[in-house]
Amino acid sequence: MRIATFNVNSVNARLPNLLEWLAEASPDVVCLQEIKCEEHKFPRQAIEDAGYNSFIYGQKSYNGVAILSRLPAEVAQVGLPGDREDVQARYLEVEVALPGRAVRVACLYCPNGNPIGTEKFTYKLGWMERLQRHVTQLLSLEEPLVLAGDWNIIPRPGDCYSPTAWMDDALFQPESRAAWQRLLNLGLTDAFMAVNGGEHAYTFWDYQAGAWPKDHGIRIDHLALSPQAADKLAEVRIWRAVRGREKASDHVPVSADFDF
DNA sequence: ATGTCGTCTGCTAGACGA
Repeated sequence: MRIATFNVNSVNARLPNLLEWLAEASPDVVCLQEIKCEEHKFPRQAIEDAGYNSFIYGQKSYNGVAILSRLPAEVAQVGLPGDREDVQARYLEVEVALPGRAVRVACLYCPNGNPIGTEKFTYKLGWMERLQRHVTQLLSLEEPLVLAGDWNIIPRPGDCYSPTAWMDDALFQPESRAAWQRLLNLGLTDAFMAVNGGEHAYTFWDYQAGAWPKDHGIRIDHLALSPQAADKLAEVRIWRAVRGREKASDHVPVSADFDF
């Protein structure tokens, strides 16, 4: 089973790229971030024609997440518990039915948090705290769980081309990295690190300043696995070539293959 | 070299978020 995450930076602007990659990678479940539209504007039919059910938590203009699944699935959670009424659409969780068992897949789009020293950074840290509480609950279920998304956190210095260039950025603040580490300390596994662990394996390159041709990227798209999922992990792939295509997103897909 | 992209409002350009 292949589960993937892909920040598309507008699902409608990126539809040809998305369909091309779905055909190429043939994932079973895909977590999309920054779909940037409400549910009624989501290209459900085109994605259904490609063989996928869509589960959508949309929002006008900004944010918005969706989960695509070739297998039957049911929505388990829309938004994080504790989110206020006027919440930003950043979290969606489904239960995917497999023959004889279920896999829980959460699609998340963590707040960017820039600039630091503002309420945006406070919001980022608060959101991560709510996520921590929710994941603590989920882990008590002792089932396969995959948390896949754009975490907007650079875990290690080796996950960016130049640590000093990111020193004042919310994505590389000690508080942000500590929030990621606290999640892992609950017993989660960073899928990429478990099977690879190499330096300078990036998932995002800014549109600006020639970041892609200069390979000035960062690794911020992650799949975090419960022990029951980590035990079945076989391979992780960063679909780097997707970034070089016409009208590319600034992120590329990351997929994890499981023996279930 | 802040050198880009997508969306929205609503002065078809500028603000905003990333």
